[in-house]
Amino acid sequence: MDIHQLETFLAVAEEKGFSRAATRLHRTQPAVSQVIRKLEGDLGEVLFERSARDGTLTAAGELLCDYARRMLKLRAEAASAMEELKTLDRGRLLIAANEYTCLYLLPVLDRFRRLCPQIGVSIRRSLASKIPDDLLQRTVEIGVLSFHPEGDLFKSIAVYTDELNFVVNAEHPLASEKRIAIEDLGAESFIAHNVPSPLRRQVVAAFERHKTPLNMGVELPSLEAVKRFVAMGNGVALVPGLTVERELARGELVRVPVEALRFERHLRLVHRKRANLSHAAIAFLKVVRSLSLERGWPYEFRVERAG
Amino acid sequence: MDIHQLETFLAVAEEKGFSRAATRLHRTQPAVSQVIRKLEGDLGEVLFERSARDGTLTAAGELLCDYARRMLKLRAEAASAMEELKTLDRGRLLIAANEYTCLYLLPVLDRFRRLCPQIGVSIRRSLASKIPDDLLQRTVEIGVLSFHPEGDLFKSIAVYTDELNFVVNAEHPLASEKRIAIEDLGAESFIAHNVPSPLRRQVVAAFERHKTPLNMGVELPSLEAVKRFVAMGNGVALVPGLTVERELARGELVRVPVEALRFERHLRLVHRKRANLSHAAIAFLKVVRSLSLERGWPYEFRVERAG
DNA sequence: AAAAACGATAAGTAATCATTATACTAGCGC
DNA sequence: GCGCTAGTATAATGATTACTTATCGTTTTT
Repeated sequence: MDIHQLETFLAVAEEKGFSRAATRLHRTQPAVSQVIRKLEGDLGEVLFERSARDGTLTAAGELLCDYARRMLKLRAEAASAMEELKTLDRGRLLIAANEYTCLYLLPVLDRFRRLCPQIGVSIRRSLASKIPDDLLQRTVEIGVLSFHPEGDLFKSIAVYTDELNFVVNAEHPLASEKRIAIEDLGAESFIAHNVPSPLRRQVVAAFERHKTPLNMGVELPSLEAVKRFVAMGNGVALVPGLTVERELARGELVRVPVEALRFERHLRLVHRKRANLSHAAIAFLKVVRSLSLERGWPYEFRVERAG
Repeated sequence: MDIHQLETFLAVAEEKGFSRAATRLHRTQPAVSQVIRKLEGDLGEVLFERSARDGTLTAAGELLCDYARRMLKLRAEAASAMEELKTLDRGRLLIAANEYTCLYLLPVLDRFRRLCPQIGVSIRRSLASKIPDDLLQRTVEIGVLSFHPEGDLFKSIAVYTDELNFVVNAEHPLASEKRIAIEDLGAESFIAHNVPSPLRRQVVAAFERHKTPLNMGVELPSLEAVKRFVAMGNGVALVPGLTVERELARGELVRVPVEALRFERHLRLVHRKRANLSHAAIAFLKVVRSLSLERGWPYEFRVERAG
């Protein structure tokens, strides 16, 4: 019992005749006869009343008719569901980002949702160091990272450049300085995000290079906590620009330029190199591209290597 | 997208591998590869992650998997439904009978229901003269008639012999007679069933033959009404034995033999000659046969001709 | 680095399906 | 009853499709 047989069967039942069914199916009448004969043979049931040549169904035929209709409907549904994937009327996009990089995603997501409202998106929070694994395990299609992962299993695009900001509370003595040197920071108590990252290592190295002690006052598990703690007047912090835009604008935090602590981070969208990206993911990457071009953000394939 | 492709597709998804799927389907691995390739081509979507050779599905694959499962389940359901027709675990039997002949059906039905409780039965009430048409229009499979219909489109079996009973109320003067002649009935008022039938014509002819006036007192539209009216002490009636068994047993009516009014009716089960009888109908006819043999009722094919 | 596992591809063969031609059957008009 | 028409069945042939064997390319394993 295959779909082709059922399709033929239904055509005969609906057209009430083998010949008419053949016309509808763009086949010859003997072709229809043979299909029905085979179907009847397979099922061991006569499906049409042959004496009355009016395509009348037997009891078995009536019963099968019902199932045949449902199966063909289901097939049509399946086909249209597959079509919807292409037309972006269905689908789900899984992206991995960490606390900070997901901020970059917000404007992209904003536009993507407007363009593809039927595509569900879920941003999965993941430590940067775990994201390559997530990609390989296919739990997500795209990851946001500040580096290109090791190995040649990945492809990445630089999409944003973020600068690290040295911030203090508005009442802090350093707040009024126009520009300070790293050596002036030896006495300050640093509030740090206690997540290992390439950037953190770079910062530590910069202090060592300038032979300045780095006074790690408090380590907190979220950037939000770091920001709030500094805003309360406790110590100083180095935080990604993306995370403090609002606080700087409102004056809750003040940015003070420190030449030796100017670090840029290049956010990258990463995916498996040989992945079959879903239509949704492709559409998403398109949105990223157009947004980057519009706003003058970077859009470069693999300008930096792993590490 | 046909069932065979979906079956193969599901096997790969479930076995997590083309080779294992091939084993399960008793095919070679290239056969599976080709089916999947064709399916992917038809749909315009890649269904499996080819880089990881572990049979992982793509988003499109996941979506299709769902539909594939439902379609295969539906096919299995359809197949088992068809099977149930054969095993009499499903089906419906439509029989046409009139007010009187359906009484014959009761004991048959009683046994049939016990043997095939899953088969729904519906006895459609129809005038005897309309039953051949019902059969030809396939609104019923089997009809109960007291004659073999005209034309050679039908096949029938005599299954029961019923005798016409001359009945009166217990208080009626004739009730005490052991045996009377038709000539004694000229004065009696007859209560008749006003439905034309071969039998009715025979009765009228019998009276004419014996030159006895037939005094048609009241004509009523149902046998039940005739019986009750006679039981109330109004006139006399000729009714089929089947319909008055209870009343005779209870003494509400009394049967008086009249030699010239001894008519037998042969009840027949009729169906279209070239009909594909349903398994249910065949089972029913089998029950009829065994019951007839057990009880010594007739069981003969076409002993009488049309008329 | 070699071997093993797995899937893709190509070519040949087997099976299936559709077509043409023709025969059968029922209904209809004469 | 006879032949006609409409509708379906059957048979033979050709076209497609599906399966198999053989082989190759990758990736993973040892």
